[in-house]
Amino acid sequence: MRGGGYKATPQRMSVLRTLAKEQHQTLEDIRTQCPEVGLVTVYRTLDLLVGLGIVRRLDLGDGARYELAEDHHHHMICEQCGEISEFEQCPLDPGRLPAGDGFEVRSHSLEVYGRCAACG
Amino acid sequence: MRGGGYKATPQRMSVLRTLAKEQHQTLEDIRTQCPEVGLVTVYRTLDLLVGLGIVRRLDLGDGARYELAEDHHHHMICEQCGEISEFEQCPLDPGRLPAGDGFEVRSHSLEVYGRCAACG
DNA sequence: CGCTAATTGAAAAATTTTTTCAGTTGCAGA
DNA sequence: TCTGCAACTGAAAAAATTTTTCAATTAGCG
Repeated sequence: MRGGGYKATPQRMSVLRTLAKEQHQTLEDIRTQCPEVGLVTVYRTLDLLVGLGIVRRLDLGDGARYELAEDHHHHMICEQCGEISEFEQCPLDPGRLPAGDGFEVRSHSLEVYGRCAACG
Repeated sequence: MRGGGYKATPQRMSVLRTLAKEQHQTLEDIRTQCPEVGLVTVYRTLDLLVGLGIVRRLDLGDGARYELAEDHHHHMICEQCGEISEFEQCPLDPGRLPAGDGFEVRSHSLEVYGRCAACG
């Protein structure tokens, strides 16, 4: 981060620390955990981090959420109750990823929609 | 749609027709193609369709977009220029989808991030 | 330690989305 | 086909969300 001429301010650290705690958080989630960081700064920090590829913004059907872009993104979303959970195992077959069209794959995000056990 | 006690109004038909034309459109895209439909009605229609599972809302990093939920969703997003393209072949291995936890998979959405040929 | 460009926060502006409500309309039943 | 009414629509207003502005502050290089 400092490499790009950006400063490691307490506010940015605080937002990053919050993002590291939990996945797919809303702006409000982050705000709640960073009460000492101004609203505008949270927006700007997220913009910056998204721009740097450190954070990814996603919409699972209920507004913007943010999470660290480091890991894979495998979400299960219940269409009934809206619950979002995660799973680790990557069901992707690398051999079947698009190729030959010059697109270089860096990472991916997978959302599986359906019904959770509770909503059966 | 009529089954659920909903009316097949011209406005709804217009929005659906627009969604059928192209994938991942923004609200403005839809508005432009449905000038005869009021802004509020577009919002309400999309909400309804999303609620019915006919349409899916997604955020590929630049705000909400909508598309028919019928098909699979395989997007390639260039992290450099933001271009969004699609590919047909599904790289998912059904055998590796999460199971045993009672979650019933209905559909899925996959976003692949990287660099497009032009941005190499 | 001092300098300077980067950063911050508060207020204001712009944008996006939702609510309200009175008038309109699709469509089920007569 | 006609009728009644719940569902629907649009315009305006309200609310929520995001961005811009700008003066004051600060991280970090030298």
